[in-house]
Formats: sequence, C-alpha cells, structure tokens
Amino acid sequence: MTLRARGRPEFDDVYRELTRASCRVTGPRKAIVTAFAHLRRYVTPKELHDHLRSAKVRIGLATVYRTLEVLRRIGAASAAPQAHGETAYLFCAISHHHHAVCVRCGRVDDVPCRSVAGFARSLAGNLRFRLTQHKLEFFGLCARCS
Amino acid sequence: MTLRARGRPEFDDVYRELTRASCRVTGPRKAIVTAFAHLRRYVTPKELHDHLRSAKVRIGLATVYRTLEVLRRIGAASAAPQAHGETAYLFCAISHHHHAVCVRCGRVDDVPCRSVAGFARSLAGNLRFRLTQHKLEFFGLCARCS
DNA sequence: GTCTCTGCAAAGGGTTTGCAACGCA
DNA sequence: TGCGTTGCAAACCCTTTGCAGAGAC
Repeated sequence: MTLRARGRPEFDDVYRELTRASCRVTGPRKAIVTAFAHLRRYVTPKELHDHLRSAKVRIGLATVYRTLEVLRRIGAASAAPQAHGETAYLFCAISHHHHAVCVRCGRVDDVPCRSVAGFARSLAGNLRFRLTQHKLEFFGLCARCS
Repeated sequence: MTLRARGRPEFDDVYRELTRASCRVTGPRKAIVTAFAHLRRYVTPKELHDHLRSAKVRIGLATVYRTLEVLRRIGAASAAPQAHGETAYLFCAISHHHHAVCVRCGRVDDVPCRSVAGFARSLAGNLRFRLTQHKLEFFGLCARCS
C-alpha cells in the first residue's frame, strides 16, 4: 500500500453528484468547493467562511454549513467531530478510502482501502508516512449478540 | 488476540489516580464513577446525569461534565465526539487499548493493543466479534515533513 | 415559471464559567 | 483550617432554522 496524493480536485464529479441529488450548482457552492478543495486539510465551517470572506467572497456562514452538509451527504466531504464541539470537514474523493493526516502541516492524503494484510505490510516499512498515532475502533456484534 | 471482558471495575485504581492528580475523592465523584462504570457503554453527560438523578442522587449537570473531563484527563475515560455535537464518554481501564463496540447492545469490551500482526490474525477468525464496520485514521508526518 | 438556494438574524442546544456554600484531607 | 469541589444559573459558542428575495434550470 502506498500513499496516493490526490490529483487536481475533480470539481466536475462533485457538480455531477450535486445534480444527481437534485441540488443546484450555484455560485456560492462553486466558491465553497474551490476553496475547500484547495485547502486540502480538515477545516471548520467558520474557518472556511473566514477564508472565503478574506478572499472577498460575500457569503453567509449558514450557507457554508448547509453546503458542507450537502457535500458530506453526496460523499464529497468527510466530517470529523472535534473535541471542542466543532465539526471539521475534509474535501475528498467520492469513494471508500482512509486518510493519512500530517500532524505538522495538516495535509491529508488518501489511503486506498485494500486489505488488512496490505495494511500490516505497509506498517513494516513501505508506508512513506511516519505514524505517530492511530485511531482504531471496531463496530459489529459481540459473541452474545451474533 | 482475544476480547477481554472487563472484570469488576477497579474503582480504587481510579481513586488512586485522582489523588495522584491532586484531585479529591468526593461523594459526587464516587457516585459518578460507580454509575459510569456500571453502564459499560458510551454515555453522554446528560444521560449519565439523568441516570444519577433517577437513582435519587442529587447532583448538578456541571459536576458531571467536570468529573468526566477529570476522568478523561487521568485516563479513566475516553471521549468520543458525536455527529450531533454531543460528546460521549466511556469508562475504561487506565492503559492503552482499543474498543470493540457492539452495534446492537452498545456493550464495549477492551481489545488489548498488541501488534498489528496480531490484529491481522484476529481478523482471520480468532476474534469472537462480528465486524461490520471499522474506523481507522493515521496521524503522523508525511514524506515532506519527516 | 418553478423550486431551490442565499444571507441575515434569531433561536436552539450542548458545554463552560462565576460564585458562594460545602466538605475532603 | 485550607483549598478543591459542588449546585445553580447565566454566559458562551457552534449549529440550525425562519423568511423574504435572488438565482438555477
């Protein structure tokens, strides 16, 4: 397993999914998608809103919240509730994968979901990512329930 | 790797850690620890508060919040921010480990953190836990930063 | 033209804080 | 007795909602 840096964000994929979900491709939404994809890290709605405003884009905070929720619904963003109560979002490809988050610069690369064996191998040294933390949780049925 | 059901909660370990952290072992804190450990699943502060009140324990919601934060700090609880904005807490042993959460009954068992190889083996069939979902995220330094 | 989206402001809801009384150590 | 803790209520802050006007298709 190797880390695959995301290429140029494919906005068209996102716009297509929006249309498929009966959502409109509006100016504010395009501005949000562009800034969101450009940042390439987890951002809070407020952060994204500030970013847009400082780029002279007149937009409401509520619109950022609503758009991020829509993007999450169509699979173009992943949400990560933070400890402080805020929710951070990451622009990402519309497919199942994991993330490798750099704790220094915040950059996020996609980690394709192959097999657990591949995961183990990568930990042996192939992964060009110095792991310092991992978060792992299992969900399923315990012995009594299954 | 096998699932190890937590034995009788070791309250004394918790009280010892509290003392070590210059925190006092008070009546309200004992009540919270007892109820918290008894529940053996992720609970929100409000849920725990309601549980205590219905058990005729007079206690303030703010105290529950403050105590859960203290327990998290000393390692006796793990916090999991929820999608809705709430934070759920789980009473757990004071050592590094993972969790196996039953999606039906909510029961949580500790999964000792051995090696990744052990993790892979367990997935091959030793784990008496039917996995239906997993959540995995890496934190560290990317190639550029390290 | 229709139906969704937008910005603004107010409401909502979880969490934190200020403070005087309380109670471990 | 000293200092951390508690309960209550108000303050805080992130997020959602209501609504009238604007805009996509």
